[in-house]
Amino acid sequence: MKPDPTQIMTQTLRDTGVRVTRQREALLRVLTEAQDHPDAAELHRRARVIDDSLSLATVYRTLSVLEREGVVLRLALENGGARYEVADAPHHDHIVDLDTGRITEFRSEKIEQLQREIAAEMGYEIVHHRLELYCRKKR
Amino acid sequence: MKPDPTQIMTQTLRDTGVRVTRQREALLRVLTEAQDHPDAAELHRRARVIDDSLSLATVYRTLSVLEREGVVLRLALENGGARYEVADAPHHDHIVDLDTGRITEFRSEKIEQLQREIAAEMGYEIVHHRLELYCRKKR
DNA sequence: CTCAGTGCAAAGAGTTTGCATAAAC
DNA sequence: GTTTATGCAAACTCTTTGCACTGAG
Repeated sequence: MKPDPTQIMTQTLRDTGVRVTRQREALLRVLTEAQDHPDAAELHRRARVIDDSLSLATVYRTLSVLEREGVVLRLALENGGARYEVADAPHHDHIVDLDTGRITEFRSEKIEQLQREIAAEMGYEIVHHRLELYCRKKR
Repeated sequence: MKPDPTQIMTQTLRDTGVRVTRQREALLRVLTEAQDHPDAAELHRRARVIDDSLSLATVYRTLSVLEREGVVLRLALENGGARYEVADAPHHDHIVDLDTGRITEFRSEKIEQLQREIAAEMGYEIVHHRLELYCRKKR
């Protein structure tokens, strides 16, 4: 039986002096179980099933805490609001299917390397980056 | 004496049956003269100098027409609102200086190629993409 | 017990829209 | 003359915030 990722996260939070409330536990559970990339409203909807007192304001506040603590990542895709994912997998970029909205993850070490070279040439160090491919199924 | 890019654009618009108004001419002029990547409010401020009746609503409406016509590109960077640039240069990506906010453009044919390969492997065709490097000056 | 976290409602920022008027073609 | 574009103000979406109260440590 493998360790519950939510357990690990709550411990991480407690270690930094961040309080773990009912609401935060509910959100963490929903986030770790999400196979997609939900926005704040959707996370609110899902977490309400676990804790029906949870407010949207708290969802936003908690998400920004979790982002600061490095537990979640905020995606800012082209249209609409921010979407979130747990930061448990190694870094990856995203392919957005323009027809279905489905998001696929990918990772290219070669591209990462090229990016670093380009930045270095201009005297820069990359702090973070975003690469999104907006695609349509080939036919 | 080289042709005024604004002239070319207005012709492009007229050809598609889009009316070229005082307001749109003012905006096009401001856009072509901009060396940076202004947001809607900034474009409004600058274009007002040429045509002081121009409203912010018209700026937004015009920008979306220009985007649809392929005359401008909308950048959706991480923080804040959309920023715009004229679509006269070949495609390029952006480096954002986290300390100064300055945006530098770059282009890597190798990265473009790798992106296409990755998308193709998953049965996708890239419609468009975004690559942004958020950087700090090395020291 | 204390202070960080919460719900609520109100406020902000950025953007869009309905409607009567203006002006491009 | 038609029909599209404009200005204004109001509406809308997403997100943040002030405040009194609650609950985690």
